[in-house]
Amino acid sequence: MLEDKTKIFKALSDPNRLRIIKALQTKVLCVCEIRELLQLANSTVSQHLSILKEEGFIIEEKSGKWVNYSINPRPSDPRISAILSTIDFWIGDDSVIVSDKKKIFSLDRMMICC
Amino acid sequence: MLEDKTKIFKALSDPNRLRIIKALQTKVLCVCEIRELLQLANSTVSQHLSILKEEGFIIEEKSGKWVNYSINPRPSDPRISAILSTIDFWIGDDSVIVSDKKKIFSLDRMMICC
DNA sequence: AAAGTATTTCGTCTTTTACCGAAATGTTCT
DNA sequence: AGAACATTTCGGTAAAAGACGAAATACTTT
Repeated sequence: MLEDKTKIFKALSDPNRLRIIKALQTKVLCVCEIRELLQLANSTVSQHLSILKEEGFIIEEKSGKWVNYSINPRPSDPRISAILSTIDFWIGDDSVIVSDKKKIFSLDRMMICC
Repeated sequence: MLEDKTKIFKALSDPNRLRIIKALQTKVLCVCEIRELLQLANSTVSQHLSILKEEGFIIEEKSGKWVNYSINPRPSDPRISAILSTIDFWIGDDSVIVSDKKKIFSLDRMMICC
């Protein structure tokens, strides 16, 4: 189905999801760290993550009470690999991405998650 | 703005727009030929075309009472060039695309357009 | 100038998407 | 087992997207 082929583009059509991909290329993060970065509700972040996971961009790994999200190191779909390795070409050096990158290093899940 | 960077993906997020791009890679077409191919209302096709034109995927050339649409031969945005030259990688050989390709050659704007 | 045809614009409707807060789930720690 | 915390799922809302038909526009031809 052609409709299915559009899913990869739909996943990339949201600025917050692009920020998540770029953030995870910098560092493995849990949901609440991403929530802190994007300033969205927890449930909204979770929803974005499930879309990115469904498409194969990212993977999750449970670790205690946290769920760590990271870039999928071996996507089965070559289109996903292609996007992940050329993401900067597609989104350029956006100012939001740059400031996100700085902020990521100051995130401390012990402090953030109540 | 990061939001602007997503526009290219939004444009590619609709199956009908992907069909239009592939169709125009086969042949220059006018609005009513595309309407016939996609079986959509004229106004809907026009809307899709304006989105693709806005993003730089296609160009229009008025020719008498017709408006011919074709693939932009020299996109200013390298991302558009990249997509256009690798479109098959992204959407594969979908059955709809294949049948579209056959149908395109039988389209006759003189017959179609009342 | 008027009629005819191709296309675009406009108003409206329906579906989808992004978001939130609350409730439910799963895990850890006491 | 129960409290505490991270995350997901659920229900609902507002905005965006895709569709249509009718009206407006643009160009040709008579």
